[in-house]
Amino acid sequence: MKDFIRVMKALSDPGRVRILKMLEQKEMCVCEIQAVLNLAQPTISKHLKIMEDAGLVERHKNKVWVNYSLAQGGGCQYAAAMLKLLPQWLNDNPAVIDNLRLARDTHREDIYREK
Amino acid sequence: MKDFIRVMKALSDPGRVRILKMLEQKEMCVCEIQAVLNLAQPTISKHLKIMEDAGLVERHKNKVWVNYSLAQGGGCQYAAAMLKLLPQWLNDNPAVIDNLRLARDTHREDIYREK
DNA sequence: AGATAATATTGCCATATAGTAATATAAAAT
DNA sequence: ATTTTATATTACTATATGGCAATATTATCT
Repeated sequence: MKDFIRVMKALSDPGRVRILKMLEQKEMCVCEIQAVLNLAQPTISKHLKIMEDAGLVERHKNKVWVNYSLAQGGGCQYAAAMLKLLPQWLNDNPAVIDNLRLARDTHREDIYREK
Repeated sequence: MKDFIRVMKALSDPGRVRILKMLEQKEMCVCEIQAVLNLAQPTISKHLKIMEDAGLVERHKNKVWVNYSLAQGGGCQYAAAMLKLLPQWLNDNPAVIDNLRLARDTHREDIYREK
């Protein structure tokens, strides 16, 4: 039950769902996700941790970056089932469409951070 | 997106999920659910309202009682999809098993309420 | 009409959650 | 070694959520 609840809670926030929809398209690092969603960096990290704990996403370190992608191995049956359904859902949502387009044009090398 | 989030939130509470698992077995009125889950009556009513708003359950008044059952018509695609998955899940969960057995033996006529 | 019974609503409290700024950590680059 | 860059963690605040007692509503039965 705990695993199930953890997955449902992870999917209960629009920001997290939008991250998942972007990861359907390509794997992304934290700073790329941040550039698209326009939230503070700790907020993104926290969201990603919640989804990793739920078995929805995977981390892969590469040099300075941490790449996140949709979880592959069936670590959690509930997460796996939801990841199978999500690609059919929310594809006509304006915010999602907008994020996907923006994500396509966002590359880590081009992200300029002031301060 | 709002509809999707509403369904995920509705499924993010163990009490509500246990109600859904019981409704897989048979439709139940509020007082029967309350007798099984051992929560205050307003708590049950609130949970049911959240699930009704999400399109997971349906209300049918019958005399004094309000019978709740799993939603039939495809009011919400997300709710419908989850209701299709849930019967395969959590069937070996001790609390769920216990609730199901108790629900089978609980009948509205036999419920005794003090005060 | 008045009493009773099932359910819904309201008001309140304790905890959980999402967000941020500030700081810590880790890995390159100089 | 020091600086820089990306990410994680901590500490905090505001809002959301789950629980209950008390009350309102609705329908049935005398």
